[in-house]
Amino acid sequence: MDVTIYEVAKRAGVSIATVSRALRGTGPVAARTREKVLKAVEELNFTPSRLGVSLAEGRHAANGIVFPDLAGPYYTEVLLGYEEVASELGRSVVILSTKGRTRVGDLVKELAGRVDGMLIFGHAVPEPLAGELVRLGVRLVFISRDPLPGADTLRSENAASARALAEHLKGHGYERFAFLGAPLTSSDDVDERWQGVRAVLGGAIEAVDTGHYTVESGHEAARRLLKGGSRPEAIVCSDDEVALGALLAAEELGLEVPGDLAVTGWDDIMAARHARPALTTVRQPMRELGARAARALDELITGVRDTPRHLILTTELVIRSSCGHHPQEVKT
Amino acid sequence: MDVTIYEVAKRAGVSIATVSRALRGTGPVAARTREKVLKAVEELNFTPSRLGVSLAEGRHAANGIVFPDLAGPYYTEVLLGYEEVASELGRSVVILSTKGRTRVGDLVKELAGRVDGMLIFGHAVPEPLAGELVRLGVRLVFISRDPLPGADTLRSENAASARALAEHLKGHGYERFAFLGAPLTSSDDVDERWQGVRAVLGGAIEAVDTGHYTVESGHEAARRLLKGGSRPEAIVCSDDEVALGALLAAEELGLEVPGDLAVTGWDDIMAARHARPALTTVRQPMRELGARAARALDELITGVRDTPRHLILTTELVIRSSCGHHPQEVKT
DNA sequence: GCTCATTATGAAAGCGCTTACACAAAAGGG
DNA sequence: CCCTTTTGTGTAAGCGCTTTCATAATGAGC
Repeated sequence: MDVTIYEVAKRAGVSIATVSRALRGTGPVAARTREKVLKAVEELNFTPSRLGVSLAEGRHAANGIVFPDLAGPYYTEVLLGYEEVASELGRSVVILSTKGRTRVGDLVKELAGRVDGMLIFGHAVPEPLAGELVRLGVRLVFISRDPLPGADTLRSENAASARALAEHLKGHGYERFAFLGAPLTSSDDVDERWQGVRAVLGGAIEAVDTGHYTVESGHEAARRLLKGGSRPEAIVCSDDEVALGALLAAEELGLEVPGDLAVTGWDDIMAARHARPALTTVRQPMRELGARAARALDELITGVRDTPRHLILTTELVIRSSCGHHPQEVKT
Repeated sequence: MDVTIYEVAKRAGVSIATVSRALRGTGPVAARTREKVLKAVEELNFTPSRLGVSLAEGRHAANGIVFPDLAGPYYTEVLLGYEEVASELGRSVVILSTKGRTRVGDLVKELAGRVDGMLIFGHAVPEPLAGELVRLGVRLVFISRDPLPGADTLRSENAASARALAEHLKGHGYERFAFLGAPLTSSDDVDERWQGVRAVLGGAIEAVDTGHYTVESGHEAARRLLKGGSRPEAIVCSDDEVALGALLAAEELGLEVPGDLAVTGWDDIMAARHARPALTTVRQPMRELGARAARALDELITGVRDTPRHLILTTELVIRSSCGHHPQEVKT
């Protein structure tokens, strides 16, 4: 893996410039010469050093992606969509998880140094760092984050779906609600969901902080909540994992879902469909978020576009059984 | 992000060699000089170009990882363990998904050109390519693959756990079994599981090909199987996702699990715990597989070790309710 | 005050490639 | 056939860094 263009050139009896031209098809090369070169390449098993190419071309042909954690299907799906498109565009994907890391700033800057641009999940980097990266001129796309001047942002719709979800629950006749979610950082996805349901339910819904977006934290918080005095009739969760935790808590306390308690999630991860009762949730186009991010980044990198763009993808309310009994029960 | 060491040197009034030394702490630099350099670095917001550094150092400080698909928690978890340790060791992680890709060979070789070594999942690359990579001198660690001379392999135990699982099911008194799994490529993980259960159950178990390791394919195959004439009493699945599909099929056909039918999975993914009934399965140390792979690769890259090593991690049988009623039901 | 070992710095040679530029050879055009 | 294009190839200058080697400055020891 360490044969260089010089050895190929020598073996083919040409100059390195000719080898380069023959291989990349830039500039004219006589048919016979090309053959000699290709033969030498074949025999020596030559692959151009990515480092050399990148240094000379002035581009990495790689994209970065920064996520808080990969645990849970949401990030995974986005990552898959991202990698697929990036690969189509001839770019590798370098990942960075910030969960539990110290010196995130250094890690992200180091990453910035080995890619042409990167995708960052809203929660993955602290606020000041985001601004600093923009100032540094890093090509950026943020997912699930408030629009930031100087960078693309991409998110899926929250407020309207949240209102629709709330309306649906109201239609079931519930009157006392709780919203289970992590710290409501101002204006991130979850906050928008909270604002959405509250717009419909008003004082009938109360927010409960779970600390994290995990099954465990949802479980804990729901248990505390359900043991308390005035139990809500319906729990709207910030995301599916928290909702799964809530289901667990309900089962533990002998509560029937949806008989005694309705529960809803958000995202439509795989487990949402397999939980019993199956989880009513809001489907986010996760793969598409990733795919769009990769394309947006490509535009920014190639210079096709240089003004930031802020996109919002639509979501879909998925009614299953966890929110209450319906005339014709929807399965799967 | 494009200020070079030359500009720093000029601003600090020193040579680039001194800047380099000051920054990396290699070689002596007078305290005053160092300060001037650091000040210039600060003012110009200088970050050494990864390309330049790598080219000069002759190493990428990056690891690759090749997986068939990231869908499903198994790969994700391994990836997380891998990334975490790689990051600790100062290496970035470049990912490559081979699912649905043509020219996998080229993609993998391209990846090999930008990393110091890589982790490959058994199924991600076709057989001849694996051998070719070894021959090319790429530093490799394979996960879930038969030992290959010239590369490390890492996997978790299958046969013994499969036998234990089979014994447990036998203890429930079942007599007709089916094994649901993807094409049994000789001697990969799933094949070992199959051999394990068969060693115990002999002719009482029959293998059913699902085509893939997904919920959908498990669903399909289970439906066909359960509709057939002699229904098995217990279905052993190659992995949790297939098992979740089987649960779905059972529900659809009005079969009680575990009353009418026992189902078991493998891996212990998150959804296994949340399925109803909760899935009896075999827990694989997924994160640890990733972490170990990263360390093994580091040894290979730094040259601490140069003989291939083949490791097998132990697994744990997790009894939940999907395999039959137990005296004291185990929840969670 | 002088010598010898340190310590501090700079010049320059890579690392592996791409590409502008120069030049030679071949090919049209009249 | 000679002149102008076109085509084919090589030379060499980067790309941004690390590091060896040579040299200069500083201290220590007597």
